[in-house]
Amino acid sequence: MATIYEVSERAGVSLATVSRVINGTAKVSEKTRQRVMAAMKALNYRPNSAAQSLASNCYNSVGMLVSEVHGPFFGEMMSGVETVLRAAHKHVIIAAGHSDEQSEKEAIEFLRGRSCDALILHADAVSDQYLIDLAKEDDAFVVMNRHIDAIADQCISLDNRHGGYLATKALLEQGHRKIAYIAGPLKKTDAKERLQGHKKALREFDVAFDAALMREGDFESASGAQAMSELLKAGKKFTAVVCGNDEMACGAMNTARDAGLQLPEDLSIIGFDNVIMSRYTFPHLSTIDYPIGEMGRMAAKWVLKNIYQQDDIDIIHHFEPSLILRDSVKAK
Amino acid sequence: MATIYEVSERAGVSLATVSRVINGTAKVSEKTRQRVMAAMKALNYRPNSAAQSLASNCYNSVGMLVSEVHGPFFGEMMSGVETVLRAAHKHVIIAAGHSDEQSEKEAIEFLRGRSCDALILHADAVSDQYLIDLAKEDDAFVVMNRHIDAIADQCISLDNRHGGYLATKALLEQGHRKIAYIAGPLKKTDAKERLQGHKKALREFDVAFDAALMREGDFESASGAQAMSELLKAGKKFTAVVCGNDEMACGAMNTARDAGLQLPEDLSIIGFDNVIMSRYTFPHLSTIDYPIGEMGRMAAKWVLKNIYQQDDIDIIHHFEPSLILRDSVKAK
DNA sequence: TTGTATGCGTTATCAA
DNA sequence: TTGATAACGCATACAA
Repeated sequence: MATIYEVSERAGVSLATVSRVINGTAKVSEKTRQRVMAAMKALNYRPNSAAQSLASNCYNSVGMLVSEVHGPFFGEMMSGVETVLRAAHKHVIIAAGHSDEQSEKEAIEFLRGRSCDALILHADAVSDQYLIDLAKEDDAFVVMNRHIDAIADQCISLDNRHGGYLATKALLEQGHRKIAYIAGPLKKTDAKERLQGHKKALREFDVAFDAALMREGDFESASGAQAMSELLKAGKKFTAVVCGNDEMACGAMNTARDAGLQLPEDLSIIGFDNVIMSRYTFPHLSTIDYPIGEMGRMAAKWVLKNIYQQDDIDIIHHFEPSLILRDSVKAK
Repeated sequence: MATIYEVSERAGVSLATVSRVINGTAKVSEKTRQRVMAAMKALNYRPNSAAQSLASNCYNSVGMLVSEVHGPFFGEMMSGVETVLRAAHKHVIIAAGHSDEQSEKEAIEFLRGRSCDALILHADAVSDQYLIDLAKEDDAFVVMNRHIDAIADQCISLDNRHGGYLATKALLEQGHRKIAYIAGPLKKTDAKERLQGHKKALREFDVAFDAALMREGDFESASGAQAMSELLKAGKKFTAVVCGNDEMACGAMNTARDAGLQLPEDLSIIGFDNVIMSRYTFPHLSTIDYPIGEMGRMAAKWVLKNIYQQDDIDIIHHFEPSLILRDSVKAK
């Protein structure tokens, strides 16, 4: 592999000049610029990124932690991040935390070890304090789907509580009173907040929360199916069910139908996230829109602005959920 | 940030010795090893990865090209790759090619520019020749979902043609004769091969391929919905439809039902890929299993074996599709 | 506008 | 088992 030194020799200039044309850091006469370009092309020269990083202390790469690499939610988020960052010629390194505290910490250390210039973290198992402490050591990171007061500038979040509220309220407004709830894993902040919103809506309509009508899943389809199966078996009547996310809602719908229920006649259902699939279920799933793709793009912009000094960027830290009413909810 | 030099000073040894305990490349007495470890801990030392890479010419990172970062198929693939590679302490850098030739080439160059040690490529727009030429320059890459004879050792593929054959055969065996086909984008090899398999099955059952019953989509749900809509509007009768992948099948089912058809009574449908969602559609989608997660893990192992010299690994280059019969197919 | 010289933090080759 | 010392390939302050 050709080095910058060989290029300089062939072009008959110093290696500093070659570096200048590569980086455009200083004026170079058009004539020598051409000569250098020609030499680079002739030698099929590519800068050695390790040497660049070492000399400049800039890695041009950003680490991204997600709970899981698969799944529609994280797919949209990663896609948003990748799009913005690659347009800016920054590399995106991915790691999964699997919603386990130890695993998340390891993943974060793994990413930091690679000397990423910045981190985009969708961490749902580590404590607020851990992230606050991390920020004291090195604050080159942005947190997704989570608001932490002490590092509010580094957070891009959505009001999950309000989303949960909207979902249940939609059901209540359609006359439902016996409403089951299939929660996400309650060790996760967002799942907890969505449940809080659910309870708030119930209170507003003077409906008592019934723990017997609640089950906890893990945000994946299978757990939604399992939860619905349990709910049905328990025999306690309910006319609607709120799910912690769309994937569990799909699983739940599936089980309900296999059990012979007509949807939405016998049971109304609402999800959360508005993942692409929710448009194609039967019946079409009502849900809460979570603009995760846009938030991923925003996180990438945060990095561009705060780490790579692209000042002409406005950052939105807070996004709002909104109700998407489709066919899976029917008036009681 | 502390350097190896500061560590060596504090531990009272040379920097070479520190490097040895970091990498375990040579014998170091237990006593000095302890001293060095203590010094590293005290200084909160982390090796500078750029310096390591520069000196060792090893980056510990692997580039991964996918068509899109979102989507269930690529999610499973990326997840498989990430799992294996991170366990081996290798970083994975993602890039999307968007199934566009120019864009894919750019993405590959982008990844190469980062001096990844190896590349895992799901490229569906560049030509075979491009990849063959690339291999001549630098063969540290493995190709997914594509078999190219000239670089067969670098390919991990699935017999898409056979998969397409199995799908249509399943329908034919159930007595269907008027079978529509919603293809993936035919510029992609896999979409083309699946269609070939479809035609082969038709021939075997002496059924003529009817171009009027075919539409081309782009592998995303919306295009399946659109294609079904066109097919229905065209008015030509068909009792079953084969879809190029599960996502388009979901879109197609959706449209068919919205048009008043009973599934699977009025129309049988089969997809391809066996993505998670296919288990949760209504009716449950029959499909062709594509073990993409396993293939992603295998690609990662290929890299471990061929690039990082982990010799005790067996590589499987060829995977077989298999029929998954669920409820969306009914005998005619 | 261009060149010189130094440093970036490691690994690896020799000696000792 | 340990220590000097020379790469590794580039960016950049300083000179010219």
